[in-house]
Amino acid sequence: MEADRIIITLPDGSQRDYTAGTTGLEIASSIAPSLAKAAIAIEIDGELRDLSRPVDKSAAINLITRTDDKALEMIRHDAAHVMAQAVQELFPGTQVTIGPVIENGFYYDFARNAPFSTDDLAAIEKKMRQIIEQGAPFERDVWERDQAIAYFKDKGEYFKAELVEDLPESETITIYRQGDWLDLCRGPHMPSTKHVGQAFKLMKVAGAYWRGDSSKAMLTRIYGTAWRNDQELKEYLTMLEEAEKRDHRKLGREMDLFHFQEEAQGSVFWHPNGFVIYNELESYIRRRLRDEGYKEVKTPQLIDNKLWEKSGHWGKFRENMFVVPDEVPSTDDDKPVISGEGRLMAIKPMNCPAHVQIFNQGIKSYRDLPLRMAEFGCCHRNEAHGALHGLMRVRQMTQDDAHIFCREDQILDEVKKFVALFYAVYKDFGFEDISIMLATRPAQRAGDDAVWDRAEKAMADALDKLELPYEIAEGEGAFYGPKYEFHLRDAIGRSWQCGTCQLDFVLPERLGAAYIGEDGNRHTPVMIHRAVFGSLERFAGILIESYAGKLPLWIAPVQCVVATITSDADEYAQALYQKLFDLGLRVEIDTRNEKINYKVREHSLAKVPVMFVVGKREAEEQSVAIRRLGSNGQEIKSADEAIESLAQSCKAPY
RNA sequence: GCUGCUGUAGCUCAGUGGUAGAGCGCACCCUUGGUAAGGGUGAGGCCGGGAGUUCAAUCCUCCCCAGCAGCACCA
Repeated sequence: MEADRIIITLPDGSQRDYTAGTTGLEIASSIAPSLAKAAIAIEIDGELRDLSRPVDKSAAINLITRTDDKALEMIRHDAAHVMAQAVQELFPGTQVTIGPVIENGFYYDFARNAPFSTDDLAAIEKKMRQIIEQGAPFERDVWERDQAIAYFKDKGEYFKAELVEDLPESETITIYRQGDWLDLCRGPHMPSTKHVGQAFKLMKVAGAYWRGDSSKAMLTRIYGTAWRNDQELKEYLTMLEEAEKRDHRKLGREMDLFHFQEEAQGSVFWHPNGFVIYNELESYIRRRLRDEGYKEVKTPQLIDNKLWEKSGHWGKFRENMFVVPDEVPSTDDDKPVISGEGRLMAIKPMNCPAHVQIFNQGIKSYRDLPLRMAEFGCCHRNEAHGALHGLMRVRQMTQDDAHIFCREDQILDEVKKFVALFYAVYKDFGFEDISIMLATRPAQRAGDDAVWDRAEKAMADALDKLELPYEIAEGEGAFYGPKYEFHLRDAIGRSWQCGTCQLDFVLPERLGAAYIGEDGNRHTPVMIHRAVFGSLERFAGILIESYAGKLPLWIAPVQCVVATITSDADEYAQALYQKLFDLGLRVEIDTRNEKINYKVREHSLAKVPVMFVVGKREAEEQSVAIRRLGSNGQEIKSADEAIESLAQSCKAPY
């Protein structure tokens, strides 16, 4: 074969030969003119490239068209470039920084003296539509590093210059032009701005730190969403609207579950309805833990900071701790309330040091291990104001916390047991879509590398043995050990860490925990910090959103409402109510002077799962018309049967 | 904590430089109605807090506080 010929393998396995240097577009045209028109990029041996770039060696290729999933990313990426151009044309002097593709869209961070307002979005969007309409081709250039730096500095684009400076020496510096505008970019891009299409929308503006570092400049970020066609865009926007409706903060108000108020920001006022959910969660997990060999304890809320100094929290976690002086406040108006001379106590932000105190009472033998200590510990953390978010991020929270004290050779077994428990629990709540991160050693850490090697391996092995997929979060582990993070998504697509499992080689040592080994010597146990729900508050929030308020019977705040059609049935309804109540069900009675339509509507909106509707007929026949939330029909049963089957279906899954 | 936006009745929201309005909810009356809104009447507001401008501020300005979105941080 001649040296300048190349063999191109198509996805269907067929092969064609071309002159080396033929562009992707030319290959597409040679296959079919329609393909040349539809293609937006080419994949060469799995690597996405511009259609205009020459192919210089034999390869397997795949021509990407708009219907391809990869097209979506390119549309968004190109949209980000178009947005940056639009912004710079409308607001001269604005510096561009970075603009990546994200889930459902893209953003671009700008540096500008005056921030953008939501009103600017309309103008920017309009400009974008013009740029797209003009359809300038995306053109790729390779620049010399110094040339690029000089160019950007000269243009006053200092952030871009910094980006170029920080690129590794080996990196080819590429520039993409669209008409008169250009940006530093790795590519690839679609053939022209026109390919972005018009199915996009700018969503919001927000601040974001340069390079994600809170000590660096605050930039203005503009978020946008972009799709292949209007239909997809519309579906996405509708999805967002639906998601908003199940926001737990909104449902919490509507269903009278809880509230927050200024005087206790970030701390929940649980109403009777909401506290049912909380209590059901707690007693459910308590039953689980009991059967898994955990022993429950209760430890102090207020502990002298000397202990926190010893545990290391004072050093590492102080900015998140509430401190309380152990001092009688002054009643003298002329003096400050607190002199500051009393010793300092801290409200516990975590339970672990207290659990070690219990472990340390008496002498422990290796025979006592593993020792599993659980506590529904109420912890306070002084979270940054901006971090607070309904039940998901609070300042006072209760964890289903436990610490397992064990030997290093017991880690694998304990971790496996925990993960199995974790999955059993989540299954009971209908959560299947859980993402697991294995967070590995951070740059700043305690313990030597050999210990970390073993710990990380044990944690990876446990997941492998259970055949669970996970991602590695490099360097995200705690300073004292690696950890699993179990994430669930909320209604709006935000991901929240719920369960966790962390190995700790440091705290037991710092607090002097020890056991007598088989060899008669003292050894330091390993500690595993673990929580299934994470915090009861957050888990309740996730549950509410996941079920859109329509909680399973066993957790529903009100399981059944007995509603009358006419006052003739009041007495009968009262008797039904009493029977259900005596069975321990959460039942309410509605004998109000309202029409049944009204009652049905009201209790349906309140998301009561079951209604027992009774009128004159039911009273005479000793029957019940059962109406279930979400179904339009009704089911007639004898009173005894209805009560029995309701009681059955209200049972917790464990 | 940072950037931006918001704060009017229990809830959702109008509104104006001359101290306020709707719908829902709530209370009372009429209505006893068969599975998602029967009718009438009425009570509810220090217009987030403080200062300033003004004859006059819920509205304009500034400062606080809180909420929301994002960032950073995290269960």
